[in-house]
Amino acid sequence: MAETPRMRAREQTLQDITRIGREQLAAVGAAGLSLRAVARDLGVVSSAVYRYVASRDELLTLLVVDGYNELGAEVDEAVNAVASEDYRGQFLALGRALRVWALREPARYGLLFGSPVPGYHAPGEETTGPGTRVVTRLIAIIDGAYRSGALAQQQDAELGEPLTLDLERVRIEMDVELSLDAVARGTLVWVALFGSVNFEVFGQYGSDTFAEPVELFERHLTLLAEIAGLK
Amino acid sequence: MAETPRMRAREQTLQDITRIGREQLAAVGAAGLSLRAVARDLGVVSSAVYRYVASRDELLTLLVVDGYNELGAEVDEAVNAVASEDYRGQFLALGRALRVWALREPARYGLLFGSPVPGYHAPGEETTGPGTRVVTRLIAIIDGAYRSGALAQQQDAELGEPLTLDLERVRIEMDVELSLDAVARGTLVWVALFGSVNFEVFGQYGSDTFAEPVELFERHLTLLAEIAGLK
DNA sequence: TGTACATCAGTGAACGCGCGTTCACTGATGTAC
DNA sequence: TGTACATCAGTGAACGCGCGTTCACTGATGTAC
Repeated sequence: MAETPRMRAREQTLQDITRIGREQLAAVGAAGLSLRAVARDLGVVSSAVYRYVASRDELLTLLVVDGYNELGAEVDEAVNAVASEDYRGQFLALGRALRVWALREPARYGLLFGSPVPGYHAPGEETTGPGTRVVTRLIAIIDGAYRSGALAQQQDAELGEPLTLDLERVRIEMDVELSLDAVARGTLVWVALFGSVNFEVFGQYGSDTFAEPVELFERHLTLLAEIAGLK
Repeated sequence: MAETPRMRAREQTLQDITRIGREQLAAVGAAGLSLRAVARDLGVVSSAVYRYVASRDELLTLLVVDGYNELGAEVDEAVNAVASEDYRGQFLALGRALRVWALREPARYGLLFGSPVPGYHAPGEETTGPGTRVVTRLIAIIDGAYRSGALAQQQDAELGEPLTLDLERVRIEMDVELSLDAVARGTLVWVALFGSVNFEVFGQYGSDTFAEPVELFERHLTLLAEIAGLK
């Protein structure tokens, strides 16, 4: 595993490409992302980029994985900073970290959670892992509360058979002890969290409706914690 | 107001352009939408389209307004079909109509509620009206329930001053009697509804997690009705 | 330590393609008298 | 009802632009003996 200059240079260039890709994303959006523009910013002829990525799609995949991982890391860090018995606090930290990242990186957030990029299909093998970090962590928080007896009692709804089967599978995959209805509630909290962030990041509240959107978001978070049963 | 053949032809062509624009949207996405492609499908030379729309941006605006209106009309129709005292039923109808439209028209849904189209800025004057039809209707349903005493009592949270001001403005603009906290809850229900639809339309649940996503959506709807206080 | 060969980053030209928009024009339709 | 003029839809060529990808190449870096 010799660490030759050439290898270091290659690593550096790959990082530069990702960085420039992120900038491009912010400037022209995912659909407008172009290898030639990346090459220009890199100060290199367009065909040279093909030494590093095999195609435009592969560059997109690189950026998708990069985005999921950065978001996942920031969310993890924020949650880890909260006392381990304070499940509600962990949930609030998760939500706030998500929002902060999304507002700081709207283009990357849009790449991950906005409308699909036409003509691009993310390769499942590479993206599903990083792509599920946030939801996995969210469910883990709720499950942690449940295991330690800190989850509010909820009257479980009767679920139809198809949904029961689906949720059963989720429960096994995520290795949680929660009731099926608590998992269903968890998914609502999850999509609602992203819905709230979506509206703010994509500017769908209207330009002058909420002067202080963070206040509204905090109220949403509080309500969502209640729905999840976190106290 | 003579109804000349020329005028009728013009009207027809404008409709054709909108229809072809919708098809383009579905095929290549908003960012890939091109006037030349529309001209090709219309069987006309590219410059001819400029007799009908002044620019690509104007075509996008046309499609945005068209989308909001079709969605708004379908939602209205679905809600109107429910008994006027059945507020919870009206809410469910609204949610289901939104989901059905979104799944049938994913590209148009993405144009309206997905990541912004790079380089395109919707002109406020034309789009805000149609763009608020769904949320206006949603809040009106909750307000209707409140006025007729059918809204579940909720303990209002204490809201900070900035949020109070924002919500006060919303309450006046929408001409409702609801408490400020009920309006805040309404916004959560609203963003959560779109969040749930987003995940399904944009395929973010993962390809094989939910075999019957409609069941999950129904559970979400039920929970959201509770949050709104509809019974 | 020195040499011969293999590997690899980057070049430059080319391929075929599509885009938005402008402009002078032709010929058909509409209107005023 | 007929004629002269104005309006308008659509043509075809052109502008300048950017894109993804391939390919034969040069020259520097790395490696095996």
